[in-house]
Amino acid sequence: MQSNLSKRVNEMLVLAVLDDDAAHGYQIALRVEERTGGRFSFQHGTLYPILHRLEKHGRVKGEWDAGGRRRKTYRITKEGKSALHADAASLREEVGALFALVEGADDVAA
Amino acid sequence: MQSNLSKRVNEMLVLAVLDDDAAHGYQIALRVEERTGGRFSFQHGTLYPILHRLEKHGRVKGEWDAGGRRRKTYRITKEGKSALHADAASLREEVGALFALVEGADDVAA
DNA sequence: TTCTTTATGTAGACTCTCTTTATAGGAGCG
DNA sequence: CGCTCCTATAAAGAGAGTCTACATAAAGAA
Repeated sequence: MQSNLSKRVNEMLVLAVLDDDAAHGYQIALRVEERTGGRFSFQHGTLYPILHRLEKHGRVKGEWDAGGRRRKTYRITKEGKSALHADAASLREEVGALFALVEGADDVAA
Repeated sequence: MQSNLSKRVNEMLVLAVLDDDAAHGYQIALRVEERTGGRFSFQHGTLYPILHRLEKHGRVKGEWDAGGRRRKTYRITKEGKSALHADAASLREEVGALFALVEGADDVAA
């Protein structure tokens, strides 16, 4: 295919959660799971690389909390917001095309 | 995440095309591209491994054509059809959950 | 206080899939 | 015959997720 779907979906999930409210990595994982009814989830060795990638691309920004607690709060950036909406739009088109193909197959049989 | 999305989508694309009509590998690639308006496509070194995987799992069946022409015609099996419908249903749920999360984020802000 | 559990974050090895590239041969055309 | 499409396979390389181990702090148990 073209660009890795799973990757884009994973990034969208993280951005969507952060678009609602800032959170620590750990909280992000919990929220994604809660708010998708368990349909999506992250292994904890998977989430952090995604966050770092997003940060490198300027879509989120992480800052160490004050206090020895060694944890970062991530926020979505302006860029992250527009990327999220753009990605959602193109994903919508793609799944639309996919489902059209699946449905148009042996039923419609044009 | 759980099971590789891209992989499932790729397999669905192939099955959907075959659900309409049997085809050679090469034709499958062309049809996917045509019928999704170019939104999905396969590199030719990518398609064949997918076909072999599908065949190993009994979702498609490939047979060498008669005549020295060295090409295989692939057909979807009964199992392939049900797998396609099941995959489409669960994918529909998943993207539904994803888009709900994306939209419910800073607009709805429940 | 000390032990244990829970919350957090990082790093590395392993695996899976896609991509790229090379190989191969029949078919049709000039 | 030689060239260029079709058509299929395989193998090497890269990117991303998974699994596992490591590290540390706060909070609660003993």
